Amino acid sequence: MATGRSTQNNPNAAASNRRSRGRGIPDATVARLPLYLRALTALSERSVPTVSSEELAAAAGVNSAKLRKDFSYLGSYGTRGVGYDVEYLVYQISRELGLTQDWPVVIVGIGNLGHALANYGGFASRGFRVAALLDADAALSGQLVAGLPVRHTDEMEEIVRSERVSIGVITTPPGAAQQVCDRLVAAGVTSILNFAPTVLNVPDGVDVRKVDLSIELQILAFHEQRKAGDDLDDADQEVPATPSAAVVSEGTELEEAAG
Amino acid sequence: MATGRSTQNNPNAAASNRRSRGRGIPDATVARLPLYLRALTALSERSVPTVSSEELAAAAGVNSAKLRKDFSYLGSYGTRGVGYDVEYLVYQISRELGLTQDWPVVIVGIGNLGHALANYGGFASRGFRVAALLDADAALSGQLVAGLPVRHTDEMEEIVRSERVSIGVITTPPGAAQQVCDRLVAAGVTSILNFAPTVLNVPDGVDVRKVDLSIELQILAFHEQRKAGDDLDDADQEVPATPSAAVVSEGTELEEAAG
DNA sequence: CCATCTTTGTGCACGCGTTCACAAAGACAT
DNA sequence: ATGTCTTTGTGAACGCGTGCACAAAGATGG
Ligand SMILES: NC(=O)c1ccc[n+]([C@@H]2O[C@H](COP(=O)([O-])OP(=O)(O)OC[C@H]3O[C@@H](n4cnc5c(N)ncnc54)[C@H](O)[C@@H]3O)[C@@H](O)[C@H]2O)c1
Ligand SMILES: NC(=O)c1ccc[n+]([C@@H]2O[C@H](COP(=O)([O-])OP(=O)(O)OC[C@H]3O[C@@H](n4cnc5c(N)ncnc54)[C@H](O)[C@@H]3O)[C@@H](O)[C@H]2O)c1
Repeated sequence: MATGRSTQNNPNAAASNRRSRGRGIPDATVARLPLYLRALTALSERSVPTVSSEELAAAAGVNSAKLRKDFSYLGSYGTRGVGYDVEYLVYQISRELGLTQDWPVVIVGIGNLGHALANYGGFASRGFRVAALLDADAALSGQLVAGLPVRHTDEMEEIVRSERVSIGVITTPPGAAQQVCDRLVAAGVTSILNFAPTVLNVPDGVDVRKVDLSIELQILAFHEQRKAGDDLDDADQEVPATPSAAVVSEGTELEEAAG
Repeated sequence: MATGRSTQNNPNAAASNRRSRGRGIPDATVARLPLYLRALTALSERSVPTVSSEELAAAAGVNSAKLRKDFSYLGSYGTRGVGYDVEYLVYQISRELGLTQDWPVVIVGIGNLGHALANYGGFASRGFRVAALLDADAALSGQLVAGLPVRHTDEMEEIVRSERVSIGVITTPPGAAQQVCDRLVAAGVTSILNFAPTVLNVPDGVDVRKVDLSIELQILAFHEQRKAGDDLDDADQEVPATPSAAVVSEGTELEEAAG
């Protein structure tokens, strides 16, 4: 059964292959490294030479024991009684995350969101470089966005290959996301950041992470509702038992091109 | 360790009150409910009356046992031998997530990203309504964005109170995020969606979720690098002259030849 | 060199989340 | 009613992540 394409399982995880688990750094740790790196970079810019796990943990918003354990996976780069060398840690984490090299990225779907991402400075700051902006709308072709010309998706395969792009960002409407994803993967992309509210199916070996604004808001709404309910300290949480309720119209913009 | 302000601890979690009163739905389940809801809505629009856990799980990209267990927390709404009633589930999940009511939202910082979010249709679709767009730049005041006038942050407190806004979205530069957050919270906002790469400190009872593009990319880069490393080396691993000792711990070396 | 003080690195226990596997429940046919 | 077939709901095992608590390591001072 589950032999062809793997659907994204984990919370937001990539194709966490069980096999290549050499000195495997736990996923949870990997997800926090960028957080540490950001805090360390700020310290570095203030020329702070060393930092204790307690201080750094506070800056990153995590538990200090967790931070120390995280760092222990990278090897032991601290000095007892002193703390961690800021510059050295910045280097080690950058290296571990692969930020010491250049990562060409393509953004597909230059609408509202694609525009914003293209203009986002935080991209280039770390090793990420926007190799191309792609859109299926021919009317956009050639138009400059953040100094880069929008190119037609016809050129996708050529660009991915020639620029050695391994990371693709999808900001198309949901109905086009799977198709765009398939083309990116076929062209050689092996990591995808998906902003469309779509479950992407990809072959093994391809990592997908998704950013879903709508889900985040709904989770907040849940907690918000719970807080409100706790305040009132209700007693009636009974189910109305009205199956046919109209409920939220939702208006999903699905164009669902079927499988 | 004072009990003053709580820094965001969990992966991306809100103030997860441990006292799971009444029916405590696990955080992991809550995070998946929107996923199910989306798949169910699509089915609903195609007038599909019932769906099995297997089908729905496939559509949502999760394990079917997990889905069944998730639903079991909501109560048992399935029929054995048949599956789940789509309309009924849509209603139950919407209700559980609090989407049957209206959630006014303010967006603070109407730059590139704020613009995109304001124009995002997916907002209004589910119970979320943009109550106001706020920016500190007076030059933007009055300007129409997505049909709404941008208003100055001076009006924040008044708007939050009069519109009963409980959810705030922060899309300001990182340097302003904490300050904006403080003002939102003081005005009465108890849930914050933060797009700025900043660790926000909030009082207990306030939920913060963050969306961090940069972190997502760095996580992808990590896996990308690992993939590249795995491809390159057949025999020896990549570890380049790490001075510290070998971190031998477990013995389960599952190295697949499979090359 | 010894004493003291700071901070790391980690063993350990605990709780959450995931997944398997299966009995029970119900639909449906005869 | 009875049997068969499908699918749910969940008990139980397991693995991962977290955080406490502490011994070891090293700095610093006398
Ligand atoms: N705007 C937001 O704030 C926001 C927030 C969360 C999620 N999203 C999601 O992000 C995606 C983009 O949102 P948006 O507001 O930018 O939409 P948009 O309509 O403004 O832009 C979509 C762009 O994709 C292009 N496109 C369509 N089909 C394509 C294809 N097959 N190949 C390449 N390009 C194609 C369109 O020409 C358009 O330029 C949507 O899936 C949306 O649900 C957007
Ligand atoms: N653009 C992206 O794609 C992107 C991606 C990831 C993260 N981010 C983050 O999102 C945030 C916004 O990004 P952007 O590209 O839209 O930036 P931007 O500079 O285009 O917009 C920022 C807006 O915030 C306003 N602002 C500044 N200080 C304010 C204050 N104190 N109160 C209210 N408004 C204030 C500014 O006037 C401006 O309009 C940044 O923190 C950025 O790091 C952006």
